[in-house]
Amino acid sequence: MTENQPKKPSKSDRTRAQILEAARLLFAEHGYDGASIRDVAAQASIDPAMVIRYFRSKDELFARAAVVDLQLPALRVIDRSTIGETLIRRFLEIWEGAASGPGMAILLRSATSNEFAAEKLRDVFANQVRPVVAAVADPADAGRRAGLVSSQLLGLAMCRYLLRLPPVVALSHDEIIQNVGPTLQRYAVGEEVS
Amino acid sequence: MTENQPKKPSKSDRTRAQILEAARLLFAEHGYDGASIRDVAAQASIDPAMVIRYFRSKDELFARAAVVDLQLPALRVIDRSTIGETLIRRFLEIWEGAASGPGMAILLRSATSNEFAAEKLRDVFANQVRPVVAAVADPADAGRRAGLVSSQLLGLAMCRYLLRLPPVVALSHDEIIQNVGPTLQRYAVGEEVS
DNA sequence: TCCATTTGTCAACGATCGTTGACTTTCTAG
DNA sequence: CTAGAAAGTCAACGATCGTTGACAAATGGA
Repeated sequence: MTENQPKKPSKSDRTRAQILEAARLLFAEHGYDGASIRDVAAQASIDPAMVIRYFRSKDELFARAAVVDLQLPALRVIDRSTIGETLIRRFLEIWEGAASGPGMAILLRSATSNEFAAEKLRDVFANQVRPVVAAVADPADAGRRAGLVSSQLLGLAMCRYLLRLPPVVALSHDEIIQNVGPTLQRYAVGEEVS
Repeated sequence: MTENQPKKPSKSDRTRAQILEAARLLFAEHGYDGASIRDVAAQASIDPAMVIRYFRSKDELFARAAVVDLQLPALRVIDRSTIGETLIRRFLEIWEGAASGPGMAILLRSATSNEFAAEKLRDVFANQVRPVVAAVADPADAGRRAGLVSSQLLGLAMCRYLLRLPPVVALSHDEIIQNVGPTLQRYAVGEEVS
């Protein structure tokens, strides 16, 4: 009873999906504080009360909207020389590809002033970024290396997609790959670090 | 008449300074939306109405609080090999030195959800970062090079001071200089870029 | 000392927010 | 067809916010 119903394209499910899509769009664009429940409702052409009915609160709606699955490729020591390029290519796919949603934008947009979003972003780092780097690095250095990689990638995302610094927006994919790739390569598997 | 009075340590000026200091602290910590005028007033042990009296509105208070002067050293082509190290050392001074205020934290904390802060940050880039890089780079590449430098530095600031990713917080100054310095060096004056 | 300017206090305004409950409409199972 | 559940509408609540204006206290120059 009350099992996970596997198939059920009921009426309410579509409304629920509409609300979630509207929320993801507005949270990604304006952040947690900047997107009100009334805004989300308007974007979904629905009554504000419905948003609360389907998701219990704004916090819960945000938590549902801020789901991130980076699907980073498993790095192999074998392909040691192409690790940086692999990472930056996946980064561009996440941020500009049609398949990936605005999950990272949602988190990054709110992480500076919303502790829940910040914690969620630290979780993404610990559970999705760090393990991937750890697969090709000395376990003792994995945290620092993954941290350095993240600093470059989050900074690029900030400048290009959120802050929209004109020269960074103007960079072509090839320019990004050729310039940032080697940085990630060195951070992930190069010397130095400590 | 109504000239810029050069000396006047009047009573009100101290109150004004107290409010501004409280505002800078809270804006840096919680961002524009997260820091209310009532919070600022409480932090300054003053009535909320006074905040509006001394600064005309919250927007104007934020504008006064978000003043940034990076005081970046003039780079010289002569010292070509130490440019990256010079930049990252100045970065650490700005973010952790006692002299520099929390100006950058104020801007970065709010730039993701406040268009004024974002614009102000783009101004800092255009007027303070880009010219410094332009002094040692091909003018045609200066924007892109400065953009890449900024992506790394803003990302590091995000991870270390705002998001507080544990492995990035744990990095020592020397580790940061040794790892990030070469990245900035290559972005500022290395090959590639385009 | 007296008066005018400055400085500070207090209460309230209108707006917006998240959230709730009562109500009506629509859909569907028996 | 009909009763009951599901889905949607509407108005309002309490809270917080930026901001304002009326008023009291303090200050300082004549």
